[in-house]
Amino acid sequence: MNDAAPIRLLLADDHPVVRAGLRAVLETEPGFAVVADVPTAEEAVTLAALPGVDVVLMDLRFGGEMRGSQATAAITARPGAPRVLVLTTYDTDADILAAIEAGATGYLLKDAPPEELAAAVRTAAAGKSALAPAVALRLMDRMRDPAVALSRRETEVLQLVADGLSNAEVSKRLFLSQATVKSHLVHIYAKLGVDSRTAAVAAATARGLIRR
Amino acid sequence: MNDAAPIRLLLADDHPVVRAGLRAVLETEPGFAVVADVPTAEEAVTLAALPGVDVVLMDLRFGGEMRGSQATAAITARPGAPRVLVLTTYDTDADILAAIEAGATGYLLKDAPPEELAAAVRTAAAGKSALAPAVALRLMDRMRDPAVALSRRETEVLQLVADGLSNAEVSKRLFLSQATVKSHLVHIYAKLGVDSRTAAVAAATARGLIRR
DNA sequence: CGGCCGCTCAACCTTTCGATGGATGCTGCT
DNA sequence: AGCAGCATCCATCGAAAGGTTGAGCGGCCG
Repeated sequence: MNDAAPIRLLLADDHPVVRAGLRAVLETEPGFAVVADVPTAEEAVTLAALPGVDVVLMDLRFGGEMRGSQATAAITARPGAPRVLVLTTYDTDADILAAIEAGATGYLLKDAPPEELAAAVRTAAAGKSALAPAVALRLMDRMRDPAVALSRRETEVLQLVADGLSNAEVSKRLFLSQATVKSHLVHIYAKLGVDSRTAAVAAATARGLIRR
Repeated sequence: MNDAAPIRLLLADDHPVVRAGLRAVLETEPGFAVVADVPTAEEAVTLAALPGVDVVLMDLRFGGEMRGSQATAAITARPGAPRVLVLTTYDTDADILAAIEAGATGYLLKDAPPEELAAAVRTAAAGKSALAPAVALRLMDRMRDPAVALSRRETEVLQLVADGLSNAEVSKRLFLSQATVKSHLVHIYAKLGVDSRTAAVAAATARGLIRR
C-alpha cells in the first residue's frame, strides 16, 4: 500500500507543540511526508493552493481571526483541492457540522492514538470520509433524534442568547424584529424541551449544540 | 548553565500528539531529559513519587476522573517533590487559581513558542515561578478588580441559574424566598458588570467562576 | 402542483425578572 | 465597645421576557 508515492501533508495548528507532535507522529509512520506546517488558517489557505499537497490537517480554532471551518471552505472550494482533515479538541455539534458543511473529508479528535490518526489520513487521502468514533456516535444520535437538530438560524440566535444578549440586542445584531427572535426561541424551547432562555442555553451547551 | 546534570522531565497529558510534541520540542533542546510521559493524572502522581524527576509538565484537563490540579496538589504535598509546571490550553480564572493553590510552580499556555517553554522549564527547575504573559496579565486584572470574587451563596445561586433553573426553582432548591434569590442575583450583576441572568452566566463562565 | 418546513413579522396577554429599598447577623478593624 | 463592611435574608412594583394566535413568503420534495 505505502509504495513509491508518499502522502504529502500540510499541518495547520496555532500550537507549536501540537505541530511538532504531529510531525513526530506522522513522519515516523511510513508513507507520509510533511510538506509544511503553519500557525494560521490564512497561511494554510495560501499553501494549500500550491500543488504538491494531498491532505491538510486543519485545527478548528486559531488564535487569530479566521476559523478553521472558513479556511476549510476556502480550500475545498477550489478545483483539484487537497482533502481537508479536521483535527480538533472539541466535539460539539456546531463545530462538527460547520466542518462537514465546509467540505472536510474527516473529523478527528486530538486525543486519538497515533495509529488512528495515521489510518484516518490514509482514508482521507483515498478520498473516503474519516470520522472519529466519538464524532460518528454524535452524528448518529443527531440522526436518531431529529428534534434536537436546531436550524442554522436557530443556532445563531441561541448562540447570541448564550453570550448574554437580550432579545432586543439579538434582533439588532441579526437585523430581525424582536418578534422573529421570540419566534425562533419558542421553536428552540420546543425542540429542547425547556421553557426559558437560560434553560435552553444550559440544555444546548450540555448537548454541544453551541460553543461555550 | 546547561552543564553535566540535565533537567529530568515527566510529561503528563492525555493527548498522544501533545506528548510527542513536547518530547520533540524538549529533547532537541540541550540540558533536558524526558524521563517518561503518561496519559493520566493518576500515573503522573505515581511516577512523580519516584526519585529522578525534577520537573513535571502537567495538563489540567484529562479525559478521566482526576483533574490536573488535584494531581498537582498530590505531588507537591510530598517532601522533596519535583516542581510542577502546568501546561494547558485554558486561561480561565478558576483553572489558574486552582493550579496555583495546588502548588504549581508555573502556568503555561499550549500556544507558547518552544523557546518560552524551555525557558519556563529552566525557571521552574531553579525553583522560581514561571507564568505565561497572558496568565500574568489575567492575574494582574484580577488583583486590580477584586469585585469578581463571588460569595459562596452567590456562586451557588448562579450555578443553578446557569443550569437553567428559574428563580422560583432556585428558591425551592435552596429553601429561600424568590426575593432572596433576586437579591443575590442583583449583587452578582453588580460584581460582573452585567444586567441580566444570561449575561451573568456568560460572564461567569468566561471568567471561569462557575463550571459549565 | 400542493404540502411541508424554515424564516419572517405583528398584536395581545401573562408570567417572570430586575430595580429599589430595607432588615438582620457575623467579622474584623480601630 | 463601636462601627464599617459584607453576606444573607425578605417585600413591593414597573419593565422585560415568555406564550399564544395568526399570517405571509420562499424553497424542497413526493
